Amino acid sequence: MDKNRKRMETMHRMRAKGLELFYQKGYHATSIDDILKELSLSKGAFYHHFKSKEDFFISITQNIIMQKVYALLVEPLAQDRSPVPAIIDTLNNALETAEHNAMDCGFMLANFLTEFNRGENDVLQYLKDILKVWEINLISALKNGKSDGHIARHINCEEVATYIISSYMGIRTMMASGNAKMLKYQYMQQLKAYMYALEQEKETIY
Amino acid sequence: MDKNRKRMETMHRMRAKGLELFYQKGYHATSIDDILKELSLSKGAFYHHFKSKEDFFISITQNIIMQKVYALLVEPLAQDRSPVPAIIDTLNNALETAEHNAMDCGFMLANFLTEFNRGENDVLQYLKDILKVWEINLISALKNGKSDGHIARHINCEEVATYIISSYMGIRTMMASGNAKMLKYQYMQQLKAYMYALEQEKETIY
DNA sequence: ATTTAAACCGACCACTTGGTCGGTTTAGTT
DNA sequence: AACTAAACCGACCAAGTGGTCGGTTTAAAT
Repeated sequence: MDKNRKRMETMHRMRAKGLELFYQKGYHATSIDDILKELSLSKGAFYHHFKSKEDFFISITQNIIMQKVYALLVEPLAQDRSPVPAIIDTLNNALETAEHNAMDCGFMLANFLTEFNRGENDVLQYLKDILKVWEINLISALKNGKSDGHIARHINCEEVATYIISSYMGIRTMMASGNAKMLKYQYMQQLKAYMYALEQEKETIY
Repeated sequence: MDKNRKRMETMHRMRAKGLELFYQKGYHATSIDDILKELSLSKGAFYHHFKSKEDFFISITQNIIMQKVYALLVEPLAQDRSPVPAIIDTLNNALETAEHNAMDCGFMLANFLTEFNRGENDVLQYLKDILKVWEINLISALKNGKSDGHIARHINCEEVATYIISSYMGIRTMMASGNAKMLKYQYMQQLKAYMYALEQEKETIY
């Protein structure tokens, strides 16, 4: 059964390098050969494991991006305290990762979403699904915060989730063109202001 | 001098159709031939007027996108009233345009920015410059609002401008993948909440 | 009417793309 | 050792790509 391990290993190497290059140069601007050259593998190997470039990308989406979004943006939301600091910390940490690592998958989502929005394409749905997972978990965290009295009752959690996601995707697009540090600071300051305004005012609890 | 008018006319037709297709399918995914076919023009005509595809795109950027961003996102900011409703109305109107017309240049900016962020490219700077114009005018409107007492003194206008732009670019990315109407509504509701919080509280003016 | 220079045509080029396929290597099974 | 099926190779292909260039049409100027 060593064959199977080899298979998995090779596929994983392809996916990892593929994501790296797709992220750097874009899906359309990255050729299969670009990826294969860096791995010293052949076209034959590639098409033995994946049926097409699109299939390959979907595989990356579901095997890597999905997990990273979960680890970076979804799981950190599940905390016992108020969702307000939880969300702030999560996004702050995600942007920190983005600033250094440059492989922030929350942003890749926006990135690839932009690229696949044009033209009919199966890939789009997979990307949208991942985004949906994030949205649902954000809404859920906010609603829990409401029951726990951390968030004011009149707040519409769905709206807030949409607003948070949109601002995050936008700031990442902007950060990619430089000035990341300052943009991140400015963004976080205003995100905090926005988020604090969601909190239950202490004097109106009773 | 009819030759010159013909020249301008042809170049304009190419630019208009070029922007339309670049927007629909992306820069890399749109070939010169795609554009020429729809205009019933030849390669020779194209390279007679523009020296390269990149030059052509820059020409579009400066001749069309720049003007549209100005008309849709910059000029509506200059109003005598508080910048808070001015900005809200501007973005609301821009998203309205986006929903029906689908040729919202504020979003194109984010769209093309994403595409040209990867790899060194002269185009990027032109796009960033246009974004900068919007940012500067936003900041200026906010600062005027501060002097006029519409906006609280402790507000950092640069931060607010960054936050507004990021959220707008993000929501447009999301709207492009469907559900535009609901997303727009959710976004506008929360944008309003955020913007109202910037206003000078009436009871603390004196 | 002739000249002149532009606007425009379209065949052509070198190169890259995603994808194919017949063959070779490699590693478990018997 | 012989067999089998996988993993893998790399030459090849058709369909584009951006860009060139010698030539033709068009229209203003003389």
